[in-house]
Amino acid sequence: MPELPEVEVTRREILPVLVGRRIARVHTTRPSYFFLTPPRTLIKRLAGRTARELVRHGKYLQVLLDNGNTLVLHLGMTGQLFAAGTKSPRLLSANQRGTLDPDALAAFKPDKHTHLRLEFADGGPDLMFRDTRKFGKVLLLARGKKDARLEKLGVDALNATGEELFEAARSRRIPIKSLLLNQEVIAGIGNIYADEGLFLAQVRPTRAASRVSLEQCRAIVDACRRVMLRSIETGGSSISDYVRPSGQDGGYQDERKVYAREGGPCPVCGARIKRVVLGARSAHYCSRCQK
DNA sequence: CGTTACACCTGAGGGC
DNA sequence: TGCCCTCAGGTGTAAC
Repeated sequence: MPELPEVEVTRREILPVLVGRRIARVHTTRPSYFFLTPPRTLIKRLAGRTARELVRHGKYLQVLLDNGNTLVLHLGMTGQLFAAGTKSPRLLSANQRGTLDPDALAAFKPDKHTHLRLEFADGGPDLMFRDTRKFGKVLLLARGKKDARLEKLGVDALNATGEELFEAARSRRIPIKSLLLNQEVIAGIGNIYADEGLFLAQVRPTRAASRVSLEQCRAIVDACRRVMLRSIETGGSSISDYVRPSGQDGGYQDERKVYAREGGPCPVCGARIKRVVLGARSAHYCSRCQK
């Protein structure tokens, strides 16, 4: 679910409840592929540590710890970070369909989908990592160790150039949208912002990558950056699951032009928005505006 | 090497 | 109400 803007909003909002606080205890659910590092290792090695920095590259978050280790987090499709006690009616309706009083329900508490919970020495609110589908990831990297997942990542989408996209595009026959989703080329673009960026750049998502010009690559990368910066400003896109760590919905879903608007009017020309399937993902576009 | 098909999970929503 | 199907902001892998 979360793409670069949602991950960046999460980073900014979770920063104050993580950085500078000493971890006292760690709670997890049972081992699963969600845990690239086994729960018992996390419990043992995170206790006593203090987060120094929280950085983002593409859709990955990295918690830099005081002993040089790094806690790597990926939110997958349904991952959410929250401080305990966060007020969020939307979160709680997903959390449990209960008959408790609304005020009790309005404060987030761990449930069966809360796979990682950090308790801090200052006695303040815990940090929760909740993920219903468990496509998210938790990995503890020892100081100086590398991880292939991170090493393979291309340039962050906010710093990417049209030249970089063009270089990767010239030898590929896949649709340009599929290339935008390849995190080894540009990191951070997902299904929403690929569709939105291609719409603004007026390039059809199905176009073969090798048939996209350098000028168009520049327009695409520029459009993706502008869309994502605007999305960050509005708190990201809350379309199905995403809720900001603050408990509020984002705002960008109201500004999107084509994503999940099949059959609706193109905001530029009024033609019906189309949906096609590319590489098992939906792509949305205007067949009149995008060539 | 590039490309595709599928697997990993859970829950919501629509049709019947 | 229940069943069965499809769909979902992602990514890693095996196989062609």
